[in-house]
Amino acid sequence: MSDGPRLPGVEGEDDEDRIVCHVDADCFYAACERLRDPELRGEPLVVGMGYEAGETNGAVATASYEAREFGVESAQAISTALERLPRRAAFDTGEIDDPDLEGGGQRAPADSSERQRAREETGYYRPVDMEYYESVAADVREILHDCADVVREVSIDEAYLDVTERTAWEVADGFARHVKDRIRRAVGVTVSVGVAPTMSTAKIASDFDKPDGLTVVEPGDVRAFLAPLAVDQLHGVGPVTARALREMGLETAGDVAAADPGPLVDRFGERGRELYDRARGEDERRVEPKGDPKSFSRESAFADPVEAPTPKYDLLETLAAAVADRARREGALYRTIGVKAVTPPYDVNTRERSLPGPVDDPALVDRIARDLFTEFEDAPVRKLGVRVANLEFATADQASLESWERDADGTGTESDAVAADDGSGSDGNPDDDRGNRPPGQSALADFR
DNA sequence: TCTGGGGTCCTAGGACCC
DNA sequence: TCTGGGGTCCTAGGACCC
Repeated sequence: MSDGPRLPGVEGEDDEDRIVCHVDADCFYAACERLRDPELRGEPLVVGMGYEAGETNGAVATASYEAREFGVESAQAISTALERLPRRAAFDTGEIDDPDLEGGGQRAPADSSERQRAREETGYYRPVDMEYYESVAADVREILHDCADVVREVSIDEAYLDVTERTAWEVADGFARHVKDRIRRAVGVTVSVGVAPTMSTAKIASDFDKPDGLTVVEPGDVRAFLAPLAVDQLHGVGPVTARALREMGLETAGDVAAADPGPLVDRFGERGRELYDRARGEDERRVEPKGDPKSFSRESAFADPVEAPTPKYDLLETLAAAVADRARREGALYRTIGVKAVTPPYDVNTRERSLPGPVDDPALVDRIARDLFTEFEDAPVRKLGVRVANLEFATADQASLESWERDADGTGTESDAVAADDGSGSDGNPDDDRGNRPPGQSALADFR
C-alpha cells in the first residue's frame, strides 16, 4: 500500500496487524423466544428443530443454560431431552404430576411446596421459527455493520468484525463493551465477544467466557491464552480429529503448538498444517464479507425408516420443488443436481449429476432427483435430501450474454436468462417467472 | 447421543486430455 | 506399445460447523 521504502523482513508487519472481533449471540434461538414471550425468561427452555408442539420428534437446536443443567444438549433427540426435562405444559395440565414419573398419574397429590419443586424440574419446549429469528438477527446485523468496516456473517447468530480502524488494543475492551451494550439495549439479546489479532483466536475468545462474555487477547498473549485449551476447543477439531490427536499424545493446543508439524501433515494433510498454525495463533485469513453460496439443499427425515417407494418419491418431489424454488428466488443457476438418502443404521449415500451447462429448471431437478434415487427405491430410508450446486449468480449483463450464447447453439431457453436476472427476484414470488417459461421442457431436460 | 437441517471444505480415484 | 507427466473435471464420502 505505502510507497515508502520498506525493510526486507519486517515488510508489511504493521499493515498486517489486525484487530478482529468475533460476536456470538448466546443461545440465540432461546433468546429470541424469550424476547417475544417474557414468561420464558429464567426458565428452562428447549427450542427443537423438526419438532412440533406436543410431539416427540426432532432434535434440540438450542437449550437455554437452565435446560442444560438437566442434561439437555444441542443436537440431542427431543425424546431424550424430554426424559431429562419433561414438559412444563404436561405438568401444569396435570398430565404428569411428578417429572420423575412421567405418565404415572397414580400418585397422591403432593403438598404445594413439593409440587412447586416438582414443577421446577420441567421446562418449556418451542419449535424453531426461523422467520422470526431472522428478523431479530437483521437488527443485530445492522448494529454490527455500524460498528465495523468489514463484517463477515458466519451464521444467523455469529459474525467476525475487522475493527482495526475503529479501536486500539489499549481500549479494545471498552469498544467490545460498547458493541455488547448497544445490541442488548436495542435488540434485547446478549452476545459474547472475543477480540484478538486473528479470526481463529477471536472465535475461541468469544467462547471463553460465555454467556455475556467479553475476552480480549492481545497479540503478545495469544500463545499463552491458547496453550492450556483442550484440542477440541480449536475450530475445525471435531470428535474424530480430537481422538486422533490424543492418540498422538497431543491433548492441548500447547501440545500441538510445540509438536513437530511433519507427522501432523502426514496424518491430516493440509488440515494438519492448518491445525498446527491455529494452535500457535497463526492465521493469515482476513475478515472478508461472505461471498455467494455454493449450494442449496433441502432435506427431511421420516419419523421411522420407510421402505415403500411412494412416500419416498412424494417427499423427494416436495424437496426438489423447494430447492428449485429457492434457487430461482435467489437468482441462481445450477449445473449439478444431487440427492441424499440416509439408510439405517445411519449410512449417508449421495448421488449427483452434472449438466453440460447451468440451468434454472424445476422440472429437470425433479426428473434427475428421481432418476438418481431409483437405486434406493426399495431400500429403507430414514432421511432424504435434494441439492443443487455449481451455482452461478448471473448479473443482468451475464444473463443476456448467456441467453445469447445458448440461443445460438440451441441448448438454452430464454426463461433461464430471465430467471437469472437478479434485479427481478426481489419479491420472491416463485410464480412470477412461470409465465416466461415456454410450454414443455427446456432443451436440457432431455439430458440424462 | 442412535440421529435435525443447512451449509463448507477436503480427499481420493477415475476419466479424459495434451 | 505397456509406457511419461501434468492438469482438470466429476463423483462419493467424510469431517466439521452452527
